Amino acid sequence: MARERTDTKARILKVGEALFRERGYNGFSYQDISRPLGIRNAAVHYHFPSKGDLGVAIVERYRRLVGRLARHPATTGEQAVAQLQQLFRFELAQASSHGRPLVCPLAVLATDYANISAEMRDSGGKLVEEMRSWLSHVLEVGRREGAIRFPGEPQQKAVTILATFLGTRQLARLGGFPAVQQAVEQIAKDLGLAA
Amino acid sequence: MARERTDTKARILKVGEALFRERGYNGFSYQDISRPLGIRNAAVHYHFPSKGDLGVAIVERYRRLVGRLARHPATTGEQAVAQLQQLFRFELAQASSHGRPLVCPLAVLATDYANISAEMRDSGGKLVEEMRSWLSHVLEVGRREGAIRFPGEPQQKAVTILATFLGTRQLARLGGFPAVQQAVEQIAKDLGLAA
DNA sequence: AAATCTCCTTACCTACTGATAAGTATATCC
DNA sequence: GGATATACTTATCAGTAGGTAAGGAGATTT
Repeated sequence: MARERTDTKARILKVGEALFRERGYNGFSYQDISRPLGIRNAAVHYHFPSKGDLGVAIVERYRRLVGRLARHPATTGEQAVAQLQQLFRFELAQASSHGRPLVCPLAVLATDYANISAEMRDSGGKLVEEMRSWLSHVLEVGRREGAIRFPGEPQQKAVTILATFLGTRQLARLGGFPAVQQAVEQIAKDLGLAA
Repeated sequence: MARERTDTKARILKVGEALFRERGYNGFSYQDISRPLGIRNAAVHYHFPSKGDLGVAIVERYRRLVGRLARHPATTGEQAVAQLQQLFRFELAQASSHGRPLVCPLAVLATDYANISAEMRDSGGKLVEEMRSWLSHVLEVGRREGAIRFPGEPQQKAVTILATFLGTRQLARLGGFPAVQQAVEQIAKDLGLAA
């Protein structure tokens, strides 16, 4: 079982995800993956028979990453605030860890929605649902415990915040200003959190 | 000069914009435009020599559309609120006027940023800048006149709201809930506006 | 009426897309 | 040590991508 070079699949996924988020689902080809890895085109097909399979794997991978953020449900105001700040740090890291900020895979799925497989849509839908219910819970607990404040329903506020982050990483690409950082600060202020 | 069929260029643009926003820049081809219009592929190339030219025209067209929203600078609180509500209506209309909501061209530009021409990037950058300065001004006037309230700088709040709308139209595609409507309501509440 | 311009068509090109079949070297199992 | 599975390679494919050159029909100008 144990291989030396069986990290090929993992390396394909890594390069694939970068390309996916850098250029969109239709903006990269199997060649763009195989060439830098020094393997043949068909090797990629061996691990991911169709491009849709690769797409699903990329989204699922990101889903697991985000899932780690949302593992433990918050029960106190402190925990809620801590989780929010973890989300903020995550977004800031995502925006700055690479040269030009990579967009969220969800943004790619939404833009290319008309040409992706049902499985990819499904995977994206699940990711949205998980983030929404997690953030909604954090906001609800946080407000109940008096740690944050906002008007309206937690569900709606959660959707709004998620949308803000989704859009903010895109604005960051087009505009000449630190959109993510500005949005994080603004969201925190809107929630009554100190900077 | 006057032609009967010279609306061909306009029809190409119309179909092109729909495809652009439905499937992304790399998600449609010249064939997808020429076929439904009953013309040849090369006819599209006649009006838009390269795909980049078409892309720029699409973004510029949208830019003119949005520019009309932001024509008259607000000076009173009433005007500021009216312009905000105009923006809200615009977003709601954009989200519901078609079957599956079309994303903002800016979202497409951001996702496909790595494979678009410098001119398209430029056009997108200008659009962002125009919307940001307009919304920033509306927010500033509105708060100064006591019609709305929000913490922090108008610029940052403007960026956040723009990002929210950008992301919200994408969430609307992936999630099974009316994201745009929920976000509009939430933004209004956050600004202290009645529903 | 000849020349020109506009708006297209026919015909074609190269490059690349995602994808498959068949072969091969290496390791693992029995 | 023969069989089998894994992880690839080479070779090939039909389809489509964006793009171009040349030509033609019809209106406009001179």
